[in-house]
Amino acid sequence: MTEHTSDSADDESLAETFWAVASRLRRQARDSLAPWDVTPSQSRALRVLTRHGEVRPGTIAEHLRIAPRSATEVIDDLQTRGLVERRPDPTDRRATLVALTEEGDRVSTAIRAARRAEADRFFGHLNDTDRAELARILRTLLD
Amino acid sequence: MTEHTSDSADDESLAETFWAVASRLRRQARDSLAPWDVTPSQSRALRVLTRHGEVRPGTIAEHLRIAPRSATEVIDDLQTRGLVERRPDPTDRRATLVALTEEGDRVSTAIRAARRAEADRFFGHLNDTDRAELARILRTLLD
DNA sequence: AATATTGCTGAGGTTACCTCATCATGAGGG
DNA sequence: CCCTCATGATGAGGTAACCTCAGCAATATT
Repeated sequence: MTEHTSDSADDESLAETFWAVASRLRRQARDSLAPWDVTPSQSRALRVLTRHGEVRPGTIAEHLRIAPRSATEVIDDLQTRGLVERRPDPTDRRATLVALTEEGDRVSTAIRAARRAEADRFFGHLNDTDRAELARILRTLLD
Repeated sequence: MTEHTSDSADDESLAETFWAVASRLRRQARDSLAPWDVTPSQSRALRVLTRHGEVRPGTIAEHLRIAPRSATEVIDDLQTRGLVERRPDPTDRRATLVALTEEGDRVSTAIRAARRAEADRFFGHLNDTDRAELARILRTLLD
């Protein structure tokens, strides 16, 4: 039963190759997150907090592109892990502000560094020219 | 690690740009699947069947990289939609063979055509040289 | 034979989302 | 002012797409 275990990538070529690369990148990303026992969503939320400082759940939802109710859940999880804390918004008593704890800040920074290292390693297999070309071509696709 | 407060993609640049492209491609793929009311997993299963003819659930599981039990579910769904049928494997009475129905074959082909058209449109924004370059660079990343 | 392995599926769990309803608060109009 | 409507967060409950584990046949191994 040793047929190929994956779909070969030479058929609808470009799209398939692209997805093959994506799947590797995703796997690497997941592995690089493992030491902190944090899901991708949680990591993205941490990142929003590092970037924007304390924000409301709704804002996090926007950045993660999920429903506000779902952001509540992500924040709950981060809070039980002690990485964020909720405090009342002094300017609006309906609202809550979510902020990184000291530990959360530490973890967020560490994750960011790990992700960067992982990306560097991954794309480091390319020479400088190819890396620049890839960046340019991908950006072209975003118009 | 310059502290920009923007959401632009010039920060962990390459990886982020890559994911931005991936997310567009995924969205397009999802949309192009919509007319048939078929999930991505189902579509991949249909594709395995078109490629390999009738196969066992276990084989489909391998190709989709999911647990055998989960393949059972995908097949169940396709079967209730009348796109595949199960029949006993004449060479092993434990086993089941999954085969496309006529309708399933029709749908599978149509989906494949739509996906190809969508990919052509997506990558068609590139000129021939860039498309070839992209393919080459991506393939380089797969070693 | 006896034992282990394989192929499928029932039962039930998990994760990461979702919608809808609720409740408090805030904002604007008469 | 007060009334109505909008907004922020969350409880309750649902769903899709996975998972593991157990169990039953049937096959393969010794």
